Amino acid sequence: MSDETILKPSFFDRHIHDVARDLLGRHLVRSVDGQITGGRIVEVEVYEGQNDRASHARSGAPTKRTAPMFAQPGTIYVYTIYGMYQCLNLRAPTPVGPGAILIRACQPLMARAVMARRRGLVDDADDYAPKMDRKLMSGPGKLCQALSIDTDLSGTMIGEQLALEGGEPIWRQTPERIEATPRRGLNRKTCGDCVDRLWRYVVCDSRWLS
DNA sequence: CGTGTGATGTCT
DNA sequence: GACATCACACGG
Repeated sequence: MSDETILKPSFFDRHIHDVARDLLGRHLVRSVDGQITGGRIVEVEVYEGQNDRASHARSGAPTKRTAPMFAQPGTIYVYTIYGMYQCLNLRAPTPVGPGAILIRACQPLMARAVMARRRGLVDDADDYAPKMDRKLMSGPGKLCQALSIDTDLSGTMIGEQLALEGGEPIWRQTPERIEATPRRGLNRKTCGDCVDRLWRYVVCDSRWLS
């Protein structure tokens, strides 16, 4: 039985900035051994290719790590940052070819106690308390920890172990709440004028941002 | 509340 | 050496 609300890879087969905005409000759902966790996407960033000095694909050629940024739309790209955290990206096409959308923050929705335990906020899921919610998915590294997303997912296709399933996109509810801002964590010395591009999209009044 | 620092895989 | 990060320590 296929669920019509699960987005297919073809969802990603259009201009990357349209995809990025369309992701806001949708539900990111992770399934591990029957355990479902997930949340509502509230913050994303676009990374392109040769035209974007902040992008892992800036050289224009794939490496073993970055190959998913050059692959079929809907491919998952997970990389390790600072040696200890993972970041989740979803492949979408750009005018220069390679590109991906970094998922930066979600509103926790499903199995929050399980996510709190994965985040190391509690030893036992029974000790979960709602006040922990803001610490579960308010950043790209935190979100991957909460969802048990590791680099072994990189290169696989969206849809089974990790899916976009349900949730109402913000553009269909209150499009004025979509705000474009500069991307976070970049510096002008290495990225140049790229730091000024408004390629971070957020649900502007969300309390779940990074 | 803010600022500073240490942890450390992958690519240049 | 830089980095698309995070948690913790410390000072106000």
